[in-house]
Amino acid sequence: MTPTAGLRLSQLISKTLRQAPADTETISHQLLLRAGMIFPGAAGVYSYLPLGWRAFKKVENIIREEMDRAGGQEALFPGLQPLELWQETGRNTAFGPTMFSIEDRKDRRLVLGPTHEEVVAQLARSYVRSYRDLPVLVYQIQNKFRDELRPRGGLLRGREFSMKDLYSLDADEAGLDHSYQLMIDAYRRIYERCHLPAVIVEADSGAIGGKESHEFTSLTPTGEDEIIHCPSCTYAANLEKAQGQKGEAPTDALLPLDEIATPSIKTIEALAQFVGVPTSRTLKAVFYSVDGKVVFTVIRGDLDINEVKLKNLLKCNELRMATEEEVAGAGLVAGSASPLGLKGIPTMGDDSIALGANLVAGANRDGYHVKNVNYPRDFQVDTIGDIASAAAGQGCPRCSAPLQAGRGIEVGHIFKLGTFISQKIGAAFLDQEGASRPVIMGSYGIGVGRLLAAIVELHHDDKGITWPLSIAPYQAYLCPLYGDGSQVGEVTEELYQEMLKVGIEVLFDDREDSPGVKFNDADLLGIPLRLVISQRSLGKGNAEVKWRTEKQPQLLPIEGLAQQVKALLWGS
RNA sequence: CGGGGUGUGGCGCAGUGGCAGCGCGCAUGGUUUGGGACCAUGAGGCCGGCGGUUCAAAUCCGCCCACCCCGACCA
Repeated sequence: MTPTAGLRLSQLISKTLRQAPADTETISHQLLLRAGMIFPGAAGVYSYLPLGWRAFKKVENIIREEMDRAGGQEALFPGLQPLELWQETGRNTAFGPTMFSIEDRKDRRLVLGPTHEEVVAQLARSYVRSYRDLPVLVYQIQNKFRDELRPRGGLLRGREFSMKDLYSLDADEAGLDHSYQLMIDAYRRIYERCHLPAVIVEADSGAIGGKESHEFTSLTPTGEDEIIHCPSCTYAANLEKAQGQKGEAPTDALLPLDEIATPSIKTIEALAQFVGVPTSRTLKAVFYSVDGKVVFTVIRGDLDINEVKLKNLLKCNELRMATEEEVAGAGLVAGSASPLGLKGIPTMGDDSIALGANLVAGANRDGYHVKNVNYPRDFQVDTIGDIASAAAGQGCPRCSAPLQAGRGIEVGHIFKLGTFISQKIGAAFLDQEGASRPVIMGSYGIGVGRLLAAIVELHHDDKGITWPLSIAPYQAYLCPLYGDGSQVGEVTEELYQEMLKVGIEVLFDDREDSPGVKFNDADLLGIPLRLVISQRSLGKGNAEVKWRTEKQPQLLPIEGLAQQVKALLWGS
């Protein structure tokens, strides 16, 4: 006998909301709230109510099955971790205030785990002795805590959220590459089973650290991530990481410097227009406060600084735009700042400053600019590299076709960590030659709730959620329309038991409400298959069966309906 | 943290100094039952909090808090 997987709607703790709470914006946030699937606790913190929890568990189980299939071993690591563990790798400073930190009764500092690389490295330190112990894939599905700067979009970014995090331990780079590929394949299957199209993009590794990293992104116009992708080859990257061809090599003969008056010109656009050149013939200066010091950056005028790239190049913890006071305090003139004759301030240049000749730059004197500035003839920078944001229209770094920009939701992120954590934690093993070597790690995360929200973002219509069958909290919505003195009640009760018996997950709308109320709730809740039992069709021995995403119902005989419905569901 | 917004019954909202209201929902009774029915009668609010101004504050002033949205961060 299959365990009962039915629920009488009249007994459900949550109620549907006719209107979405006014202060919500994101569609998945609104629908999950309206459907009574989640309930807000604090900013970025939610309860999962019974229907939402069932959908959550379906996603979770798909992830679990695919991790197991890939050879992952499920475990559960502590959410509470001693701060000392984080001090061993120094990542407490990289995470900074994002980590929730508490004190126990003995004033010992603990953090609420934002991720678990340290814990796993500790495990490796204890258990991994020999190359024979490798490779290992170990994972957990557990709530993470991150005091995000700004939680948003309901389940899309919370401060407490469930994440599947798998860690690979390998003996060498080839092993890591293999583990990495296993995970890519597993992730692809997960998204497929969730009916969530996702593309893999190159990404920055951020606070997690490491050398190589990819994100899985579900492309949707409402997404929070900007993606740069090439329409003609497979290149795709997160904006933080994306590269675009900057074009325009210097061909002109270098002309002598020429200072010109540029009264009240403050922006690059105004300057270019005033001088009569494209913005790509100008130099733009931007100032940052980097760990408390002012840093001068210079980039070609048509490009924008990418702060993530800059931060990576500088290897700093805190980076923000410098304030006016800081700029003035460093002796710079905002609006006419110049790399020319600059001294005493660290300078960073985008490599685009070498592309193009005879550029217009500031004179570091209010109201003046200088023409025919050329790098490196007229100025130098301390560091030069790619610190520009790629943009649509630039050439693809692989095939030169014009790049396109799009938006997406990050639904997974994988990292080749290498050895920087294992080295610091002291997780080492003996190789075949008997030499001690640090374990090579990878880490692979999927936010379960975010995945659920992303599914709603992609699967809804104006009436509500349209869950894929694999995710829906229940497979069928049993909807009797109680007329007076009819058989509908009895027949439906019987059918309900029958459906449970054959193993269908059924939500039984046993409420005495009017048809409109019930139909609208059925649509809002997004249950894939709806069964209407009413006097109308019952008279001819039929019931109406309708897919959520289809307009027209089909009539099926009430006799043996449970089996028929099962066939429909299993066959789809 | 910077910028913007909102806090009045479960949800959506009105209420510019003088009795705290409306719609939906909820309860009871009745009539209804194929896309959010109708009538009647009810219940339900420390107007986010603290302080101030005033004879009188949801309303004016100050401080604080919470939540939402934009940015930096992230699964």
